[in-house]
Amino acid sequence: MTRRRSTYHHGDLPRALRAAARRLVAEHGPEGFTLREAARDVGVSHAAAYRHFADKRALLAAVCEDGYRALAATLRAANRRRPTDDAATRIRRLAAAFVRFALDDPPRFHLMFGPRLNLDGRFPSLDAATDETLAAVVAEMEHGMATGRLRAARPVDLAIGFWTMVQGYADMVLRRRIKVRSRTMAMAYLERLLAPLLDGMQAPRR
Amino acid sequence: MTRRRSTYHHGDLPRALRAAARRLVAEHGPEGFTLREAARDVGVSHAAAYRHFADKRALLAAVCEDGYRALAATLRAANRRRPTDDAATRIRRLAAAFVRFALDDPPRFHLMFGPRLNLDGRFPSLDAATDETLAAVVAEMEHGMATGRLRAARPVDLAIGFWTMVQGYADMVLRRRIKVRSRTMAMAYLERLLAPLLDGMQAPRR
DNA sequence: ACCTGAACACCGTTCAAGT
DNA sequence: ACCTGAACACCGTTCAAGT
Repeated sequence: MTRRRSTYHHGDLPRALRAAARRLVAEHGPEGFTLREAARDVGVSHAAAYRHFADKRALLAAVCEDGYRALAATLRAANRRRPTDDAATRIRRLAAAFVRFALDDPPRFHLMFGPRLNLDGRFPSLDAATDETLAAVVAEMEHGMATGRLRAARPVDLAIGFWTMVQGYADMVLRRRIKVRSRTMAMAYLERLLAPLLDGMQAPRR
Repeated sequence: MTRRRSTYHHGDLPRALRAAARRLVAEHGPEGFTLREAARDVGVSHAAAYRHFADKRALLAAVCEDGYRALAATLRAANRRRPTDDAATRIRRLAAAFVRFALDDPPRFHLMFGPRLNLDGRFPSLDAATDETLAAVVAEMEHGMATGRLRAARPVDLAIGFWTMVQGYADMVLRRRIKVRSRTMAMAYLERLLAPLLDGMQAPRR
């Protein structure tokens, strides 16, 4: 199980630890993740990790940051394949992309949206990645308001409202607080729950 | 710091451990909670706890269950003081009560809505308490539909949609993912985010 | 019946010492 | 400059032994 290295020097230990951490979080969840196991996986003493990461949290923050960048990219791509100006459709796709991202790697999702790793501002690039993700949602709302399909409101408020609902839904489904029997059903039920919010977000029909 | 007992027998150790656990979760959060510290607080060896709780999770489940019962009571009381039949008002109050509950004891809220303690169904009474809480929200939706103010939908779907949004909001605020400078602002912003959902939940005006 | 003490197999973190 | 080994202060859990 444990890979051993005969060479003294490691190729790129920080990168290797990051990759191991991502894998182990996916395997055991953020709670079950262990710095020592990551080091073992890479074939290095656990003390070695401290040369490259200040502590366990710093390593998790790196994994978390990668997650946010991936999510931002996913959200930006949600409406690229079949562009449309219909705000409701665009937002539905955004929501679907978000929930699919969560379902694809639940532990990573929980790492990203669970206890803040950065409450003390130690990892500025993590906050930057989070902001990038939110920005993708805000951009969508601005687009919807520009084409006149969304109600007059601050785009950031609509974005946060959407974000709140969709993050809440993903969380409830992953934790099986909302019971769905399959991924397909998870997506279908998302549509149903989202419907009232979407209606309320749209400009009154003239 | 550590209370010591000279008597061999303890009055009601299970109850004392539960109380200590609730206090310690509030102090250090669910992550920082330790079975050993709870035992120390009560003045008993840590092994003694295993006479009354199968493991650490069982003790946390007890605290969690108390939390759900308290939340259910809070939600049921939300519209008792100034009864009304206006569905939007009632639901806004429900949301406010929920978020206030979260703000009053963030660690307990995270214990309740974080990693499921009962994924394997070991604690049936915990699930019962959760159901009781959801039932309070469903009852509210049924009331709103009976008086004709809510759109035609399955009450449980409206309830879960509401629940999802409000739980998501509380979580984002507690984790400072949504930045508000005070409790008052947290409540005000809740109203703002809820507005589109509430609009969408209401029956079209005739 | 209920509790203690000691033990086991783990953690995260630190630090002198090695190459 | 980078890594190891050993140590420290903790965990959760188990179990023989005590009262």
